[in-house]
Amino acid sequence: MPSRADSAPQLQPPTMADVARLAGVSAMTVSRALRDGASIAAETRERIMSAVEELGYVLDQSAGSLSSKRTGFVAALIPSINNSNFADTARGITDALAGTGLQLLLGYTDYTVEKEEQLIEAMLRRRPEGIIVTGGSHTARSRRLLERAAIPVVEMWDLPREPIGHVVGFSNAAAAGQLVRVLHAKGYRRIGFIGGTSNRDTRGAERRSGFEAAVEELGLPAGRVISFGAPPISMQQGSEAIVRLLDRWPDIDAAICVSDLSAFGAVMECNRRGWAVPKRIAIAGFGDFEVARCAYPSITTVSVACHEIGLKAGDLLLRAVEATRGGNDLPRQTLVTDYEVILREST
Amino acid sequence: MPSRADSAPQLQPPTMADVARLAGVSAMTVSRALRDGASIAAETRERIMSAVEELGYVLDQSAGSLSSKRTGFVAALIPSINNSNFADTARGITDALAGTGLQLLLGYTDYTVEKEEQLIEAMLRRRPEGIIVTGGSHTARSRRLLERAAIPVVEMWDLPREPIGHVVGFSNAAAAGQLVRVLHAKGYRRIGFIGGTSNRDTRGAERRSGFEAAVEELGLPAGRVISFGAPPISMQQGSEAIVRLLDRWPDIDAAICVSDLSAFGAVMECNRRGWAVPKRIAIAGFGDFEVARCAYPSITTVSVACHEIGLKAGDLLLRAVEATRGGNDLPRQTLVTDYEVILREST
DNA sequence: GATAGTCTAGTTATCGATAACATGGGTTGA
DNA sequence: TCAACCCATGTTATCGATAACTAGACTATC
Repeated sequence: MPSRADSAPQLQPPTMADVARLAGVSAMTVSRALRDGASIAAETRERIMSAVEELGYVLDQSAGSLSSKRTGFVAALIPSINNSNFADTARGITDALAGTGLQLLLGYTDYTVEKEEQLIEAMLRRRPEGIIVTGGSHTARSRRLLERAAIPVVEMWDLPREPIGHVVGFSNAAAAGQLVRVLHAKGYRRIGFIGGTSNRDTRGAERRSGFEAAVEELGLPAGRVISFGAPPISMQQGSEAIVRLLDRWPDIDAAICVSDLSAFGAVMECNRRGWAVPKRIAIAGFGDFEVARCAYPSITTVSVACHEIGLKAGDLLLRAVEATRGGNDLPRQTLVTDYEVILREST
Repeated sequence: MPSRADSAPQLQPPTMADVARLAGVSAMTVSRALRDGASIAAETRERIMSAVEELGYVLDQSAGSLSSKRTGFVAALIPSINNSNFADTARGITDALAGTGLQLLLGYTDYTVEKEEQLIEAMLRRRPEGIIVTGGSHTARSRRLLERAAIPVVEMWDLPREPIGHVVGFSNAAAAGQLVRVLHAKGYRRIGFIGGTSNRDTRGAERRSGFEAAVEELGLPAGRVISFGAPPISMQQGSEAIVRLLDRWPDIDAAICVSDLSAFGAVMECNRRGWAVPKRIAIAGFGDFEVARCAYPSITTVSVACHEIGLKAGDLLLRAVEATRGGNDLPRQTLVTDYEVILREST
């Protein structure tokens, strides 16, 4: 069979063998030249590189990973890309992986464990060397798949009771409780909560239960919770929910929203109706989205270091993957990230 | 050599051969059973499936794609994931690909063609069956790589002068011009523009030039452009820029911002300073972000169907990939997506 | 009842790279 | 001067699946 490069260069993309032939070396030498660290004569490498250039050769990693047993993939599952918190986290993961040669496979669970299970299976077919998942709630099958995959696992954004592997996160319940206590210290006594209608968003549910626990602990009037819309709830839903909240409990003096998005909607609705924020009602959010910082009035929130979570999760996974490659095991780690209540004009 | 399943099931993950052995069939039959469409006796399939279940076997697609020459990957490069417009587009692509078995490889160019070039090369090493890139500006090497890869290419979000392959987008310049004309029709005569300091964000640059062309065409005072911050500019930068704009040209009656984010920042700053919007100054944005819809006052904008762009780009790529698989070529297509000026309270 | 056709399943070769081992020339050091 | 070693490179086997072909059993049709 004639060399592909000789006959029809574009019919079939060139392979390493084509490059080797053109450079007058063996395929193995080409392989070495294209990775760093291997000992190759400078002159040989140059010859190979110009052959690569001439043929427009691009390494085929899927072939390489079959024999090396290193795919260079890591997977990450986040609830949604259309939420700036998780987009920031995804960005953090990407940043942590930059320059390492690892390629991120990103999937969106839509906040459901069923979709997560499907995605885990789909990802595992690509043989990632590690995987990051959001939260600590998974189907039994998901857990089994992850355990059997025998790759490093990082759960992020929560502190699961029974972690699968490593953890990078914080207690959403504690953070929400902290926010309640700060508002209490500022003198607010009748505090409501605005969230979604289901526990699909487990972090949202955690925040709500943290709110409820703190309210009870402080002896404040309990049960002032508006559930409105399927989580994650939108800005628009925040607007509608604040009206319902004040309609139902007119004496409320502060509202905590499950995220800054709904808090922003609530604040804007108050502006529109002439309800002074924070005089008539104080409003706080969660997540420290840019919109909370920039809104007028600016919105009190809990800053949760989304980018940092991603960065740390990515870095931890990277170290775990490298340990695995080296034949070691990285001891299980739990990194608790900071959160901070940021007081702004809205309270 | 003894079957792995017999000795140490967890040391090495099971392969198709292990499943075949346990089910008492050949590996090929297992392969057929795990894909749909193949003719397999129901009883055999069941036997295989329970072997799969027992061993916890997960198909290795990287091995499969080597022999089938179908990786099942498609790549998409967007400027940033931390911009809800592009996040929506990424979501649209994901939606278009859902259920097709294609896995999306996502990369972020940070609005630079150099990073894009690196990413294109990294992606091509994974042998995607198609690729979506944002915009029509690429390095020469990027173009060469894409052309040589001999896979379907979709450029989106712009209408490139010399497309590489398919196109899904709209003219950002025309859309910005349309916005100017609408404001003009509403009686505004001294219109300014707020954007970033460089042309790195090519869509932003296009919008500016569309603004300038329309202003000239309508005979309005020209050159009222504030360039503030590296694109993409933030909400906060919008706040600062509106102050500068009014400081420099106090008679301005309307401002167009390169995106809704900066427009939102501008509106909030005006609220804060007691500058009535739109009485003192009208403000319009671009992109129809949720924040523009929900802000008070709500913000006039150009809606650009981000999700739809992704959906259409994904769908077009999908059809192109399927055509290629079938040995055909999908004729080059250019899908022009709609945009629409949405008048709201801010103008 | 014979021929063709359909189903189901097995065999063999192969995808494109890399691991592991082999080789031969040059260098070092006692 | 010779053994030991290193450096640059080649050879062979292999990773785990699938394509393409093959083959036997059964069914349909006239």
